[in-house]
Amino acid sequence: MKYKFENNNVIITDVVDFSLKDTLDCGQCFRWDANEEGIYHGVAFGKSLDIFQNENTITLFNTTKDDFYNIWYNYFDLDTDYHKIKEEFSADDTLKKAVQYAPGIRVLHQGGWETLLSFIISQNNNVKRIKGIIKTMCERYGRPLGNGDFDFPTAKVLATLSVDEIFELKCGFRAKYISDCAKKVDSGEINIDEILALDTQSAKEKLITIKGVGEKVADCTLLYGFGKMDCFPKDVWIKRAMANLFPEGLPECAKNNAGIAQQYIFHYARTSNIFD
DNA sequence: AGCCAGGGTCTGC
DNA sequence: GCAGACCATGGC
Repeated sequence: MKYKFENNNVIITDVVDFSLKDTLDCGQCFRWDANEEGIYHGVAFGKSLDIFQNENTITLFNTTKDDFYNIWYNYFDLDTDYHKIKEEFSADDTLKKAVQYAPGIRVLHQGGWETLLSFIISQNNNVKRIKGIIKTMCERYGRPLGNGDFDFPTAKVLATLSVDEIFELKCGFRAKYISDCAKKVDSGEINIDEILALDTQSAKEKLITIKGVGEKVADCTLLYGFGKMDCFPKDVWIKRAMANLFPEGLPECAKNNAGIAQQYIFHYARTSNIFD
């Protein structure tokens, strides 16, 4: 892939192993939406972005070279060689099918705090409503970016809210979990930077001390937020897929990048018709 | 209308 | 350790 910088746009040419649609619509993130023309709009790390893919070209609109290298390059995991990883995965015939179903999926790096809170909201919930709750929360409690967009709210702000105020976001029984999470992060009892430095198992044990965070939410947080590629979140779809497609367990060829394999399997199970 | 959603907690064996 | 009730809400 090659990168060009022109007129506040970043143009990626010779794009390989990257489908914007599959990556942003495969259920790992909740703040991106496409308009009628297929241009995706979203916010991450306090910056909003418009981004569009036309075959082997991806254009990031109205951004800077600095933001590209400081934020988006890592956000879209552009430093990782997915071609090599997919070749390894293809040693298993079933996993190969999942990869070929959506070969352009990449695992995003969304940041620990936002991912943690987002996946607390995700529990026993559907993607549409998860997005709606997060949108309302950002609009009500996030810093305005000046263009109608809002940053993801800080732990400090959410920690000042009562459970009743959080409940008004229509997040239901998760309000008390959001409150506990914000207070633990704000007080420093949970330190996002320290968790990043921990090994996966210790990090998971730390996250699970938050009310409403179990193994699955912790795994999602560590995978999509902290880039821990050895995590393998097991939701209802993955459990279904594993029982049917991989009764012997995850193939050996996927062990080094279990989290990436999980994303291919999840998307394949959820959006193909194999379980109809 | 009724089941389900990228689950977790709490209780009771 | 494992099963089951329960949790709020809205999508389909």
